Amino acid sequence: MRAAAAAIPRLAVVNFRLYDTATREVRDFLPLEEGKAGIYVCGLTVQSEPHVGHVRSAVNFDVLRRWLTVSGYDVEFIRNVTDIDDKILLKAGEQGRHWYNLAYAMKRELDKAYEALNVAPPTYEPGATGHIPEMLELIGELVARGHAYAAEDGSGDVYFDVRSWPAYGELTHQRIDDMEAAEDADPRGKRDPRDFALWKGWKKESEPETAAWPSPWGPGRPGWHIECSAMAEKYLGPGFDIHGGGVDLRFPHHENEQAQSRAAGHPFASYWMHNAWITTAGEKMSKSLGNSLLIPNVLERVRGIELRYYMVAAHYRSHVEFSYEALDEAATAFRRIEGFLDRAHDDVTGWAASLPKAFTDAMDDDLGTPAAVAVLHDTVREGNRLHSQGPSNELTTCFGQVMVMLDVLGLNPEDFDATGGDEKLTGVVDSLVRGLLEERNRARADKDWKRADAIRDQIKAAGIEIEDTPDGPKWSI
RNA sequence: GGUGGAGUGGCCGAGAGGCGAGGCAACGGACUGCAAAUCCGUCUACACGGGUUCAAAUCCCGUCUCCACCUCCA
Repeated sequence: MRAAAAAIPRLAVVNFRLYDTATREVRDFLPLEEGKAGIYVCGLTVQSEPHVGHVRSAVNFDVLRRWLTVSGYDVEFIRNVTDIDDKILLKAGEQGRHWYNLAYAMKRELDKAYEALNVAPPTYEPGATGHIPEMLELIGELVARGHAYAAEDGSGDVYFDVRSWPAYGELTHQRIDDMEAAEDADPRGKRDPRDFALWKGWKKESEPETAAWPSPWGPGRPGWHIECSAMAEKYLGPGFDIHGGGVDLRFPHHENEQAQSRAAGHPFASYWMHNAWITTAGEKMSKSLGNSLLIPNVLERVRGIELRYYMVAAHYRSHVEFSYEALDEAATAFRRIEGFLDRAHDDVTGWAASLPKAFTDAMDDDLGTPAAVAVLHDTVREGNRLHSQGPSNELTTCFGQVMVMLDVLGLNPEDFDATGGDEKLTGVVDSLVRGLLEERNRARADKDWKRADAIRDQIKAAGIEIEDTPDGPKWSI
């Protein structure tokens, strides 16, 4: 048991700045409504098991949410799930299962990964299939305004007319005429090859009936982009503060979302945040699926909290080249922090929640987690130094700061501890180890170093570390 | 072709004109029976070539290399 956690403080002064992909600069965060922040993040298309790359986005925006909350905002955090799309239908077909069964099963895998990484559930997690009416309404609005049209080939598709929206390309600073039109693009009744689907007509011969919904343009299913526009606006309103996702989504996904929503007369997102990739062997991870980087596999090597530390220690806009060596190193670094908490908590009671200024400055500067982590380590070092001098108010302050910093980063060990049945087990192990340690102490008292070291090696071989302290030996797994 | 991003010490990874983030590893010291842990200290940097400046990893010009996106990959 650690010292009881005090409530995380809410900072009075708000000074948050973030890099806005749309304007390409770090800007002051000015919410539409004072004291409130509406965030929409593109979640995953649940078509396969999540890998390390997938969860980086979730971890990043979880940190954003925590920081804004600590900074005093009421955060409305929406992260969607795309539970129908081409790939889901394709993979389900290959596996001979219903598309909704595949999507649901993968959604549960994703939830497990989020939980293992202490990614808090969003305020709400809308799924695409539950919001068809909202999407149809938005599509209807676009058709009425002359920004969308039903395909002339009778396919039942409805497309967004990019030529009708002069601002198209503004998010990613591209001109339509410079864009490379896909060479093998099937025109499918498009007016311009860059027009994208808002609604996809049902292909009876290849798609199950369960994957089609009625619409004014015939049965079909929504396009990817319209989902997010419709769901973001349903839960956050026509204008909201921050829209996030991975860099790859900037184009076409986010460009299209913004075009749709603004063409429909809605202001949409004020800020755009995009996290960089985690690659492996220089390749993006989506191509490496099937290798060992699926979350459950990685968690055989390190704990969830260590994996989260690994991600948080790099800036979210920096590309990370994943390696097990670096991951192990991160795990070692994190254990240093835990070591401080473990050895200090007995000497600390009733700590107050506070944060070092250098930490808040770092976080306010576009979520500068690397610098924030450096402050965390500095505080741990100072805490260790103080601890060796016995209990003190300064030690208590350090302990509290470390706890709150960890909380902000989602790295509070208490959030990860799987307790319950384990406590029993811990008790059993404790009595066994304690017996061995007493035997070792007797050997040490007799200066029988050989025997004492043999016992220590034996315990270590079982995966338990011994730390000799002035108060006697302590053990940890 | 278009739009962006990046090359930092043995390794990971920040910073963005002067005061050497932090971690891992290594080495020296303290502590220890010896270790481990912890603390103190030390070492190795800014892709290349020019330029601006009192001062450049940071600004400018050029070169090389790598990466991402360009219609449903976080």
